Amino acid sequence: MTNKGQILRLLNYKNLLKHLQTLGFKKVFSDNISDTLEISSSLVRKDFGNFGITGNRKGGYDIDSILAKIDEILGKDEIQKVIVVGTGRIGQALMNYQGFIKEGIQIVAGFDNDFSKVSEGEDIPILHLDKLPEFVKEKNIKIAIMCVPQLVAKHTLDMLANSGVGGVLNFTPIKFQSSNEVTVNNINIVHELENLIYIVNKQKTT
Amino acid sequence: MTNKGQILRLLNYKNLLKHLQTLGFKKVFSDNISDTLEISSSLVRKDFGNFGITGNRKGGYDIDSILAKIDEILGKDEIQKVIVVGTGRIGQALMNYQGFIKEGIQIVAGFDNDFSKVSEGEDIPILHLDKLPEFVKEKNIKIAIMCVPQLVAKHTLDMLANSGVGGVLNFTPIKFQSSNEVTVNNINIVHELENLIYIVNKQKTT
DNA sequence: ATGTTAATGTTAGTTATTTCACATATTTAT
DNA sequence: ATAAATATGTGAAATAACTAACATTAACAT
Repeated sequence: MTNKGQILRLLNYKNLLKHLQTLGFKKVFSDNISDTLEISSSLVRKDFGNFGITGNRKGGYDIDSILAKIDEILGKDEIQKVIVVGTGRIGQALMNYQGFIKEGIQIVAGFDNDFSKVSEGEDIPILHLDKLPEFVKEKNIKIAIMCVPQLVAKHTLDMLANSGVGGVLNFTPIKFQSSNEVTVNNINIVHELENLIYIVNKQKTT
Repeated sequence: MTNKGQILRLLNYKNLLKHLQTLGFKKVFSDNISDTLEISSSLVRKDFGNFGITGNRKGGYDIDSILAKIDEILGKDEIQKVIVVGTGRIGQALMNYQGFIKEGIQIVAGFDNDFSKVSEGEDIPILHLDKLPEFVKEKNIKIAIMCVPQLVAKHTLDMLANSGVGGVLNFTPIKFQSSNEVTVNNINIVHELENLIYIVNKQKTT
């Protein structure tokens, strides 16, 4: 029933609705949403229907209710603790990214193989990779962001899976498949850029 | 004919085939590819067919030929110059990311609104945002990576479009639509993480 | 040479996703 | 109270994306 891009679409609804909320709107129509997000209004209604978000036959949807429902769907009752594995430039950037916390995501630690990067006293400590399994088990970490060098990616992923992590956001150029133990979502920045370049070059030619 | 995810898939083929190449393989079968990438072999063959990659009825595909063809499709004849707009942590991480250059992508400059970040002498200079339009026109920049704060995202995108940039990889939390002037591909890291969290939590419940 | 095998290339079929279209319900106006 | 207007909710239709199946052809063995 719930399909692949649906949660990402839900998150887009959420962003838009929060924006509308700050502008003082109380109600919204599926048409409003479809216009700004460039999808059909029936898809909006279908998504809402699928998630049990219900409106009034006239009068549209109540923004507060939708937002509450979306947070409920996403399970936003408790703060999600996330670790960052690999504290190179990208890893560190993500560790300090300010956009997570207001969505209830807290980066609780970074991990690195390089002892010179370790700094346990910090606000968000960087610990040595050896301590990862223990940390994950103790703090019951379910989600990790992986930004390690390509060469150690496989090994790191195995380590994460064995430690009990259930989901990995993989920024490594290697594309990993999800397994029974661990769900992997891959973000390949180089590929995204190459894809964009392809599209732009193609338009130029046409 | 060529559908949305096809180029990204092509890039995955490329990665895999380069790997096989380093292992000494000369030939590959659609089955080999489908196994590792977990798609059907007929999709591999269909993709290849769509892109004019042709094999032998027995004997499979010649790896060198596929790779050459893929590079040809992607237009990898000349180095793509890319700028990074917004040199916060993520912007700087991307400016220094080592994975681009071997794919023929060169980050030629960063831009920032903050004068204290400007450093023109560096290997990859950071210039003030005011100089962006001129720079883009002079160096014929077509692609930009946008990592500015949310508040100035819209304005920055307009500036890029007006300067002649044709494609923007947007790391801002605001989702922009592509227009006639500029193609925007959005990467929302927070959403990706929230999506992953949703999947993992759901599995736990099931 | 001829048959057998094994992989491609391609058409038909399937599944997934999105949109259309309209009956239904709810508000507003008269 | 009744009618008109309007937005939801939903099943059917359309589109897109992927897979299965197989006829075709090239290599190899006999």
